[in-house]
Amino acid sequence: MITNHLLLLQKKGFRMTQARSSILNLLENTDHPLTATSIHKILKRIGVSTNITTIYRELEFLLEQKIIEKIPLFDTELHYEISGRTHHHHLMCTSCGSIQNIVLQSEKGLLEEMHNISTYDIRRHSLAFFGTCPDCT
Amino acid sequence: MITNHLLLLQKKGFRMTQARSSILNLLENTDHPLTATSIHKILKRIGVSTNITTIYRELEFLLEQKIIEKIPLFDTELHYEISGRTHHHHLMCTSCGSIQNIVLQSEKGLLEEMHNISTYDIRRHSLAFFGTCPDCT
DNA sequence: ATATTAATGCAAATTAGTTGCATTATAACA
DNA sequence: TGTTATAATGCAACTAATTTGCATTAATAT
Repeated sequence: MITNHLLLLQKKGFRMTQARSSILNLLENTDHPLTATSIHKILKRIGVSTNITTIYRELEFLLEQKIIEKIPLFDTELHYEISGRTHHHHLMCTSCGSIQNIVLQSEKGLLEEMHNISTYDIRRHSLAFFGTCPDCT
Repeated sequence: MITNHLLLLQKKGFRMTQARSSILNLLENTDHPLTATSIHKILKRIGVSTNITTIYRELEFLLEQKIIEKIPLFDTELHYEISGRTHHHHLMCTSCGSIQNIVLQSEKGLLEEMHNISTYDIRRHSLAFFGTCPDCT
């Protein structure tokens, strides 16, 4: 499938390759952040044999292009997700590791307060909740 | 220096060692989260030569004892800080990597909303802001 | 078709974190 | 004050995550 992101990249002079399109496709059709190794495994399972190095390089490239975002969570591995979706946060089960997206209505005040008290040029934030999911309780 | 945490551990039957007391002391007197390697470097600099393995093991132990907390931030390395301080969040400069603590008044509504919409047993959350600090602008 | 160079694969290196095992040292107690 | 039990340590080797160099392949413009 050829997505808007892919067309945009092509317009900028970058190439449309199997690795690029399948990684993009996977991230676009997954509703929670993925790690490099999980992307690697999923692609292998569906018959796209891509080297793990390529995945790391592609993720770095997509980050630079601001097509994806880095999500710091509780473990050592970094997670990635498509940017530009409805603004949301994450809820992670510390028992099974599953991650869910959450949309919160009431964060406006928090961000305002933050911008008032800080002299930093704040570009983004990450908010994650940790607990046990119903299945693991 | 012998701290309350150390005395509490002694009361529980754990020993007071140089590694334990210096790691605890460092975390207690630092106002931002530290990584295992940064702890290692700082201790070396002040003349406490502790093996990095010991630091990892001690951090794991202090986590189990709920004396410290794990802070997921933007980079690959995990950060740790003393628990039980005034509830706060973090502001990280993506240019120089410095981290600052932030106390926000207006997060109550957010947490209430979160507990209302979720069926998870939520134990903690982490909120971090990322941007450029005045020095790096 | 061909040329340019972006993208890839492989191997090797680096960095973060973990594990096994023998040794050391803290603290309890005879 | 010694003796003892075992918590804590150090070292080496290991695993997992990520990065780098370099030669090769392949996407696109001409």
